[in-house]
Amino acid sequence: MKSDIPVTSLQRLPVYLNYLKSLDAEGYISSGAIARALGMGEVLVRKDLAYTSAQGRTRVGYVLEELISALEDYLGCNDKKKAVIVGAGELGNALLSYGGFSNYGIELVCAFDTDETKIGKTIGGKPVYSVENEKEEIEKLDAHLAVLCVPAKVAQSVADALTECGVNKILNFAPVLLRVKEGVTVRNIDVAANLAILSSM
Amino acid sequence: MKSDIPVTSLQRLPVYLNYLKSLDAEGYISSGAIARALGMGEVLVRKDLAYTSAQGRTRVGYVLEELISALEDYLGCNDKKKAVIVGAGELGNALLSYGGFSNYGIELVCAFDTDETKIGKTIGGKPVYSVENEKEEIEKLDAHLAVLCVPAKVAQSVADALTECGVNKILNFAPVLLRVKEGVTVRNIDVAANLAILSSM
DNA sequence: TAGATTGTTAATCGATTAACAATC
DNA sequence: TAGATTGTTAATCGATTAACAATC
Repeated sequence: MKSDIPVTSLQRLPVYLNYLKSLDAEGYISSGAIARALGMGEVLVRKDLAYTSAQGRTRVGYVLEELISALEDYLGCNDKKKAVIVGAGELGNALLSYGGFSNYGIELVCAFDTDETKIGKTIGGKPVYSVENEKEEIEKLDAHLAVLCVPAKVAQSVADALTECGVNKILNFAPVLLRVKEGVTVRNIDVAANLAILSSM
Repeated sequence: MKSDIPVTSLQRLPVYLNYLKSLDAEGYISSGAIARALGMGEVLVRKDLAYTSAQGRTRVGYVLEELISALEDYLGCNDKKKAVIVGAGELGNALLSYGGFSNYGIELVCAFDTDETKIGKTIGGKPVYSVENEKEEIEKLDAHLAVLCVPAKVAQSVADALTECGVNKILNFAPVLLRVKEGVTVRNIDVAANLAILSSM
């Protein structure tokens, strides 16, 4: 959607947003102050913020409240987006119970699993459905976001099924590189690999 | 440790490793074949692999087995490293039960929490200790890796305590930018932010 | 006014890609 | 030999940083 912004910049926007919200203050804040607090260059901060609708005032900086709004707007925190979880194992469980997605306008609406003992239950207030109803439910919900919390072996076939249902953004926790058709975006989070990378840094 | 390799390259090494292992084959593989499978440039693949001890044979490529070993060596999959989890909530739980860390030579040895009802229990075969024993246990274990699964509000103070115990690598799941002293490395995984980034891509 | 800050244009730096010699 | 592939050197591309004019 926002094809103009470098991914590196986009990735920093939530960092700014978290920091600014954590200040819990009012008034002005300068790019220099943000840069010092986050340990980065101030021009980079201004460049990043310039992708949003934020406008600084010369001599004083940005109005904190406006800046937060601009970041939230840009990141789509104000549009309601539905996401589904596939795989109601430990990780899926943890995500279903986590409240932080609402900050970004994302609602995890339900989960899908193959395990009979889980189907029909509720986790974190969200229903767990059978994968057999996946297509039906996703189309009914008109959800385009999915979080993959399934074992690596089945991740590709689950991803294929999801894209068939109209899902075009997949957050994948399985340690496999998914092949998806044109127009579908995948973002990977491999926790074990992250820990290994950290450990060899 | 490996200060010579660009972080971008380092981050791709686990991707190669996962792919090569998934082939479950023997014999030779060329950088071109890897590149095609993963959708990247073949020169980039060779450059990345060159940071490891891997050596290709002209005309045929790399010996699959050797290449896997070289990647594993470079990523330290063969040295045993101990990691602790702080925060035995849903997420900490999920990680304790996940087996994938052993592929990288990382062993999650225990968790710490403040919740009396969790302390003394075992999750995924790993004991949950009181944070009061944190220093004692971590020093006894000589662990230098920690995974932070605590709420954002306490993340900074928990990180401070950890570095006091000799932890110098922290994988942080809390949506806050941690300030740590020189010599300590932090890697952040903000799942909600990742989903928001994906959704605005 | 003097000083602080933004936003933009130019310079630098680093990572990716292209070109190609070396090898078997 | 001809052809395929590596590894390296040079060129390109993109992101970060530096410089600076504009503004209040």
